[in-house]
Amino acid sequence: MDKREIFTEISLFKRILEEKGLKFSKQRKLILEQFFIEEKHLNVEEIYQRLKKYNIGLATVYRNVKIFNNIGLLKEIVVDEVSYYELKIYSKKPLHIHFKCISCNDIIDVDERKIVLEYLKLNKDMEDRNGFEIYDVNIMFYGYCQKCKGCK
Amino acid sequence: MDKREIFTEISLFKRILEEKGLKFSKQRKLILEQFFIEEKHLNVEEIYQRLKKYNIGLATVYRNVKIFNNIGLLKEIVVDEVSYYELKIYSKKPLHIHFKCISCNDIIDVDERKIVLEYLKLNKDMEDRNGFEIYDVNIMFYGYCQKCKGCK
DNA sequence: TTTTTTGCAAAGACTTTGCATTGGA
DNA sequence: TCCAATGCAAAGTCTTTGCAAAAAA
Repeated sequence: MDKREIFTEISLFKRILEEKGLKFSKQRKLILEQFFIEEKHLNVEEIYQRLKKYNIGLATVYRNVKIFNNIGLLKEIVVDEVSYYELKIYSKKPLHIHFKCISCNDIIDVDERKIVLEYLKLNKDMEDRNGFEIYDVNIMFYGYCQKCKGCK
Repeated sequence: MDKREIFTEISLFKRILEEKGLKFSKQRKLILEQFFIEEKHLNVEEIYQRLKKYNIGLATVYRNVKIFNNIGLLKEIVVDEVSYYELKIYSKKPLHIHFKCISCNDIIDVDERKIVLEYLKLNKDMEDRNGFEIYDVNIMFYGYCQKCKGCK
């Protein structure tokens, strides 16, 4: 995503905040930008480490990721007891499958049509066999990513 | 599981603890028994609530579920940022699929051969398409269980 | 008796909240 | 200007740790 596109997205977020009566503060802009600088899942600590040089308070990060999650700008995923956040615009999928590398700790989104189809069958089986009514699912794979596979 | 069988299992746990040089204290016995009284997933708080009448300390529960997890008597699963434990003897399956009811909060083990087969296909796809090497997977379904489906 | 385990209380880690001050529209 | 948002510090949670006393073997 180039600088112009990021600018467009950030402007959109500004509008969304303003529609909710929320202000587009310097700190909120900085937090949201982090998700464009590196398109990955970030937790509060990671965001804070990147922004503390701007004198941002840790409580501000906690407060705002929670707000952004509530108004649907970010989506929270919990992995190993830690909350990570990702841009909601990247998570408009029928379900969420994540992969966490046990070497580099990166969390990767899995987004393959065929895998989603396999999953749908799994879901239907679950409902039929157990009498459940399923609303959401969370699939987490753990292992080595392509990058780390060679040098473990 | 009747009383005689529970007695046999508990005796086995006593032996396992003794082999590791650990003592079979009254508190450890009580904690392990809870998993037989109700064959479900328990978190530290739930165990403590059941046992505080025996004057057991919360720290003792924390310490021991951790020990039992390390020596393989219990298996830890993390759901919504809370650690639950279950007897390892009930978790000797090729993979772990859980279902959490959003009404009664019960966590149910899913253990259907056909679902496991679907999963294995999913796993292979993941490795082939993304170049991952998968070691573990965690699948959590959320929805209404059969019991709660009617009265939501 | 000897060593481990316990309960308690204190200390840590992480997150939220209260409040005076600052800042955005 | 006016109200929302911020940084800070204090207060909550939840979990771990230190230690003297108690309990296993």
